[in-house]
Amino acid sequence: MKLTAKGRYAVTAMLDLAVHEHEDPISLADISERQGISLSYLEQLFAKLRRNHLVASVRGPGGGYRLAKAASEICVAEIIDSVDENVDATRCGGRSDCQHGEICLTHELWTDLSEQIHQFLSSIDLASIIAKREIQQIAARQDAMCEELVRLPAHRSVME
Amino acid sequence: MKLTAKGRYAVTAMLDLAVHEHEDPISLADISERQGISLSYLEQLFAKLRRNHLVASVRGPGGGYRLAKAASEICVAEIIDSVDENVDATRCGGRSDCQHGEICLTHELWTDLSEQIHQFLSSIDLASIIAKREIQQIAARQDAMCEELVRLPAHRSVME
DNA sequence: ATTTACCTGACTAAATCAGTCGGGTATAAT
DNA sequence: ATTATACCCGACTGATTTAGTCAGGTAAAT
Repeated sequence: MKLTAKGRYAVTAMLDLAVHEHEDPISLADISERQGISLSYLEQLFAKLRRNHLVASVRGPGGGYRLAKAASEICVAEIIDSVDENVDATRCGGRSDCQHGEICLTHELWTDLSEQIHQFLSSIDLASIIAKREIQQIAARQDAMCEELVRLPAHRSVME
Repeated sequence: MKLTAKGRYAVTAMLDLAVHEHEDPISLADISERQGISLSYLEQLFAKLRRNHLVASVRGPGGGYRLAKAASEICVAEIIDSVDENVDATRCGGRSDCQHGEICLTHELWTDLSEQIHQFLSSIDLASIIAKREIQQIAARQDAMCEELVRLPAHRSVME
């Protein structure tokens, strides 16, 4: 498990795909423009996402990518693992052949933690991220409307 | 927030420190040997950990490092942030001056997620990691003892 | 004094990141 | 059939980061 800009790009791109789920296939050119990620770089990322069956491609004009499963079936951990080529690289590969017995105590402590992080990221799917934000936007809109009604005649700065 | 081997080294070293909390100050040489991390590299990491007030140093012979706070007061997120020099680098630094309005939708979606991960790692402190493992070890030992009692006369392979 | 062990900064090979470039191939539209 | 679209693929690259090394400090205990 690794958490870098690479994974962030992948998650962002997948979120873009999820948001536009009910349109025609989404071209990488669209995502590139909307999210400010270079087209060629997106192609690299999507090659990996496709190999891991997170997206499906439609070739030819009007083609592009779609989510391979429902947004609610795709978790963040999957996306990050797909593009990050998870090599794990625990120095004593499972065999725990370190110097003393104690070493593998903290060694395993870390792998436990690592597993926890992974499980956490597995518990977040694309649909719920979007839902959460939509709710926030609705709430924000409602707040704005309430304020509009309650407000005393125009004394507010735009910058506030 | 970034999750790399560097942060893993730092967390492992801090765990080592926490496990030996009630001894004399722990020298980096000890940690180096126990955890298989090079001494000079540990010095780099601990310089940062010290600047962030996670450890305190004792100089001279018999010196070393101690946790600057109780193990229960030190969370994983702190450790990783200390050594990773968190640069954040969101491309439109807060001002959300991206092309269309839609961009900052998924942009903020990601920062939300990032914040969630950070909060999660903030909820895990050194003491609880150690406690968890100790409990597991006790459980494992108890299991082994039970099996010992129930077992039929010697038919088990050592490799099992 | 000497040894221990922290402290600091400069340096480095190797890996990874983020991205480019050039050429494919499948397909829809004309 | 041609052409344009947009996926597909591999090689390449500059910049940065990793994971270290090396050389030389400084504080303190014996």
